[in-house]
Amino acid sequence: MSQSAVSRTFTPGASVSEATRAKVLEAARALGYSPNAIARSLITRRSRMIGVIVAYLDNHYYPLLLETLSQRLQREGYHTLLFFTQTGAPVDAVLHEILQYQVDGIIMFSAVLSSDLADVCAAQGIPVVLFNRTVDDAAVSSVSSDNVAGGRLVGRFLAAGGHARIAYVAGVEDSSTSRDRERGLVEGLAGSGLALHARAVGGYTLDGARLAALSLFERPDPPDAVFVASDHMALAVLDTLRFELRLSVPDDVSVVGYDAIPLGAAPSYRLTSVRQPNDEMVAEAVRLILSRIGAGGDTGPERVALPVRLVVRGSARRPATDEGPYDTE
Amino acid sequence: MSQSAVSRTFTPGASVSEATRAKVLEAARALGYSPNAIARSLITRRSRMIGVIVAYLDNHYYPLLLETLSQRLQREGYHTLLFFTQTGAPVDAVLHEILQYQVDGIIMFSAVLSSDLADVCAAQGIPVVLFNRTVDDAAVSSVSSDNVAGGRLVGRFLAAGGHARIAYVAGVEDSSTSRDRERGLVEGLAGSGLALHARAVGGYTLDGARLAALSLFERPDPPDAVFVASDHMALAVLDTLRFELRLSVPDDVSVVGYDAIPLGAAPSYRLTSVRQPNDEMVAEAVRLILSRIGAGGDTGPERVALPVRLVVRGSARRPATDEGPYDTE
DNA sequence: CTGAAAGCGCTTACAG
DNA sequence: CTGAAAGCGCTTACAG
Repeated sequence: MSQSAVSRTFTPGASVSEATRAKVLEAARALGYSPNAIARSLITRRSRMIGVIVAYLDNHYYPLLLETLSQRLQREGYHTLLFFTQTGAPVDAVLHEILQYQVDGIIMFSAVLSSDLADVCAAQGIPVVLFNRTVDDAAVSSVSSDNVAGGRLVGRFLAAGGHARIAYVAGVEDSSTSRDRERGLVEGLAGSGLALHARAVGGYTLDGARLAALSLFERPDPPDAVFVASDHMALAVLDTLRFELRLSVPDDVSVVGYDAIPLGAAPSYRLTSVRQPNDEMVAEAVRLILSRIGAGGDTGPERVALPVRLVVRGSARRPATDEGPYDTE
Repeated sequence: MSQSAVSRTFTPGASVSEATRAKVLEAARALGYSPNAIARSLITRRSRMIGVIVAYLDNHYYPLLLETLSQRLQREGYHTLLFFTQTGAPVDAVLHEILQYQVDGIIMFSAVLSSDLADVCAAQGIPVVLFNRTVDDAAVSSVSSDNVAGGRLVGRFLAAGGHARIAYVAGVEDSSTSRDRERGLVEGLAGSGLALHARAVGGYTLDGARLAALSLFERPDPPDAVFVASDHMALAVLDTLRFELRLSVPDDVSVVGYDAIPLGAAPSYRLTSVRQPNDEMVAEAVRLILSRIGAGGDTGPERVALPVRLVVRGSARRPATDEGPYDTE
């Protein structure tokens, strides 16, 4: 049997007769042979690896998404080469390592890409998709939820619930996600003639969120509702309010988060939150990256923002008349 | 400049003069050149990729470990090729894909490897290290905590705390981790003349844990303490006891978990738990895999079991006299 | 359908 | 220190 015959039996759709195919397979089994994907990558110039860069894996929102993404990719015949970014650190170093491995594309989970780096990827024809984050200046594709609409939903919900002093706990100031959610909140409040009462920055960490909550409530006119940029932080805010500040939730103060992580549904928290369509977002990210790989980089950037729903649980006082579109759990 | 010159400037420790080295670097910068790791892998027969297989990423214990592992690997010049296993599903399919990518080694997070598969890896000279799990029959290296000692610690602690009816919520029956923790518990209780009062299986899931708790407490003689095989499940058990069964913790019943996940420290839970030395465990896993890669597979399997500490918080009634070695938080 | 040959981008003896 | 040459394990026109 020739090398070509072997190659063809392992290439779906190649022209081999059943006879040689069977012979090759038989020999492969006997010898424990399986094709070398590295050598294949070299000649096809397709590694079938996607570089995935993740920040904030301690945020419970991401692990499941990463798993979904990885499995979806695998189903499409792609594999995940995983990298972590220190929160806020530049992705430069990591990006160059990824590029050396000839990944076919890059998906970034809530990590930021400078436009320089975006250019590097573009020059190499490597498509990049941002997940749960967008960039204004660079021509990069992204998929996120409609964060402004989500914030607006919360603003309207809290206003309708009769809250008067509504505060926001931001994630990181330069995070598009946090900014958009805040902008939506402000817009939602404006519809009822309210302005944002106070704000603090939680930096997407538990400790940061605790400190942010503390700072919000040491003012003479503390908030009667807090919208927190992520559930991860909202859990810490909730605990701080209840156990450190001895406040009653939602009687003294309402708390609303974003992401609808499974733990928010736990009886201990019952967190009202904005739910992103996680599976659809992952599916979109995969679709975007694969279509761009196929097109060889000549497809323009595309920004996908999927609709969200408000999940109403017990951590926030509810409007007298529910006017939806809310999901009550 | 020759191809060799270029290769040598990018090979640390190769013999190039400063002059040519500078010239190559300059040209590389101008052309945007960087070495092709795939081609290098083919010739050196070292991909510098480690296949990492993860099960149970929804258990909050794992994401941080995965991050630590990946970063440690990266610092050593290795990269993480990530794969997920459906809980309980065979790793077969996934393993063959990993092998095709010519990974230099495989680390499995709480996933089980059949001895057949272990043989396949051994035959190809690919070292495998199991993390947070061990296998009896196969000659595979593993790193875990001393789960028996951990269980024993809990058994003694609960017995000393005056509990009389102590139950265990297992993870998955064939998980070495769960089995060892249970065995330790039984031994620890035996020291005080107690036997295990009841047991149920939680399957390492939130829902499974809830059901397990419910089943334990519908008996006529419900437990006065529950040791749960993982914090992930313990959180669900705690919530079920408090909010569904209206029990007071720790007055009516004590709960102890294992893993000491960050969230267990939250004021809402204050979970007493067994803490594994996470960073050391990761460091050991990396050490094991790298040493085996270097040795070309002729090093025998090694099993590392690191010592644990009991972290005492509010979810379990404490002995009148603390006799350590406990950490009180 | 099948095989021989070229070539993907590297590293590494080898000779100078 | 340096370059020419061979070769890692594949895929893919090309000719038959």
